Amino acid sequence: MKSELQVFQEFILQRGLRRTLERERVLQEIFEIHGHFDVEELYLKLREKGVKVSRASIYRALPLFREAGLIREADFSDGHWHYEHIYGHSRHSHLKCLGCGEMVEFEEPSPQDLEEHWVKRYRYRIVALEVQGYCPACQQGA
Amino acid sequence: MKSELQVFQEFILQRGLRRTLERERVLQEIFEIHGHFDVEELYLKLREKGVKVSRASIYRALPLFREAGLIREADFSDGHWHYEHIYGHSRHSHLKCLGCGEMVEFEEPSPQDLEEHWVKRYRYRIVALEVQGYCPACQQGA
DNA sequence: GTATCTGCAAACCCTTTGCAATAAG
DNA sequence: CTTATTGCAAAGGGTTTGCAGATAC
Repeated sequence: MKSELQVFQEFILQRGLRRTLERERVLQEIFEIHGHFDVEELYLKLREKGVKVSRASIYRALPLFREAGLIREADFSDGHWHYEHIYGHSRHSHLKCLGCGEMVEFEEPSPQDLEEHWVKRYRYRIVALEVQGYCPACQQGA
Repeated sequence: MKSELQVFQEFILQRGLRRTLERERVLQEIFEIHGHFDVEELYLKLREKGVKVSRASIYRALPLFREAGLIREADFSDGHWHYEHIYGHSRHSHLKCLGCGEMVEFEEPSPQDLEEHWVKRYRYRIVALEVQGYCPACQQGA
């Protein structure tokens, strides 16, 4: 299996863009983080390590990583984007309560039935499921 | 079946809040809109009809409607929230491409298997599925 | 009468963008 | 050499908030 860096460099090449140290460092840092992250966390972690990358460059790099299939936008719960790396990892699923905001994470794969249904019909490669609903407590309320 | 207004008034009562004409008008407008809407659209539609409600009041009302089970946050694709009313409507599902942003909407219900799986295990009332993946075109690229 | 709600406008804050300098190819 | 990329700082733009007046109960 290719490394995330390899995947990215191929993507960059294909787009006629240029390889830069800044983007490599950001990508490397992302794949060292467990779970979700946001831009500020990423920026601070890089600074801690003495890696100098501006926020602007991070903001400009993230869409590229996403388009290359390396990360995804996980959610926008706090008024800003959270991301997670998806390359080389099993699918993530979240169940989010619209009432109280509770979020349950699934490590398990989605039901096979669902998978086949959407893959066959739309030929999508599925990466994550964000399921919205109301948790038991909030159902009593509403 | 209760009307959305009834549901909301009961919710308001239960929370010890107060019934106001502004919130009723906003709710009414939301349920007259087909499909998705955002705050600006809602605000302008209300103004067109001569209903005077400030943006601030709309922003303050939406979380209440969501908690009451009447609307949901549909997506954040354009840098701001889009909503849709969910009370009394069949479930919505979206398939979104992380590469190009394409969004396919499902009117059909989700597979039965999925439904039973999550409902049984977490006792959530499921309202919507946001599925992220890569469309056929973007899979070739990445 | 008291606590909530509204409108207004300013404040917030994450994200984007213009620009000049720098670097990749 | 040419075009992409970076960092900085300013601008942008949706959302939130402080406050004074109005309103629900």
